[in-house]
Amino acid sequence: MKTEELHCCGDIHKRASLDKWIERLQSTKLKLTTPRHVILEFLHKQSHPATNREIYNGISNDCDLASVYRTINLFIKIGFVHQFDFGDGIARFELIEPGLDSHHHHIICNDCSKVIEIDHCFPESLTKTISKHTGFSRIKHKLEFFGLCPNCQ
Amino acid sequence: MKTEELHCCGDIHKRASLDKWIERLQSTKLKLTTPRHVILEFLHKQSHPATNREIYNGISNDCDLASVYRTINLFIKIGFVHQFDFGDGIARFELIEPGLDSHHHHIICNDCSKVIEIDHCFPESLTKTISKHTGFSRIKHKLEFFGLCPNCQ
DNA sequence: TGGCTATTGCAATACATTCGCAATCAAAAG
DNA sequence: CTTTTGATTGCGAATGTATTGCAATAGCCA
Repeated sequence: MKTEELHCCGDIHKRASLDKWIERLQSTKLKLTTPRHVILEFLHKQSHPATNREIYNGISNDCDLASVYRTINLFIKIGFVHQFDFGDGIARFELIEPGLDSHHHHIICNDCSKVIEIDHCFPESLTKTISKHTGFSRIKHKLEFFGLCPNCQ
Repeated sequence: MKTEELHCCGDIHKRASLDKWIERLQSTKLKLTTPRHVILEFLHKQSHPATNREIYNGISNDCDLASVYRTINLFIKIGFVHQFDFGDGIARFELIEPGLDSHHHHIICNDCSKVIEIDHCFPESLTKTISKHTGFSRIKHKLEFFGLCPNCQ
């Protein structure tokens, strides 16, 4: 694929940051293929988690749906992408910058499905309490909020 | 169906409590059918959320799988059952006593899938903060923990 | 007991996700 | 630059969960 095709937007910051993901991918033994390139590009443009189908629809001429699934699973394995679950049985994915400050959740409108990012989370002490009570280690959590957005009330 | 068939366990307390669910169902306009009876009975015996398939396997001679799905969806609508999501794409269900004290979450072992109930939750103030920040109302949340259980560490 | 209507069983369907396999392509070697 | 090679893809088929249409059935009430 010609590199110029991927640089159609004028946003220098996004450009630079996308290139970082490309470099990050190339620093592994993995090949930089067209599907991987366009999926990284697509995810990088999103402000909310996207489904495999949405990713596919956004890039359909460049990649098969099965390859979207495979690529996303790969990205999860190498830590590029986080999976979120909005309770409708369809997995959603978001590019996650490595580092602590990327931890976040969402609130989803029960009526119109509007999504807002939530930076708040509960105190770390809760996880420690649960670890003490249950003996579990390496505790992670999945947390999403649901409600009625201002427009739907 | 003969009522005696449903009373095969010697646990008087569970009996009494199951009867409460039966009464609760009969107090609606809904019919007390064999599928609804055996599904209530099955759920009542469980200590963890069960999948539709598990429910079906536990009662297979008394009810079709499609009716398990329909009955569970009905029980959710009338508030008898809560749905939980353990991140594997299979919905799980638990009988929930009406009232505030039933609110709880789970921690699931990433290795052996062992489940433990968690009574702790984050402070109500977090929900209020999010409501203020986002303008959302009637906020609920889904929260589950994941980690390694003592046996799998 | 008989009849009305909700509910069920069964089979077909929808939809998300995965898999097998031959064809293709990125990256490294010559 | 061409060749080589193994990872990766596209395509179609297969899974597995969940839903639905419809004729048959079975609660519940008169």
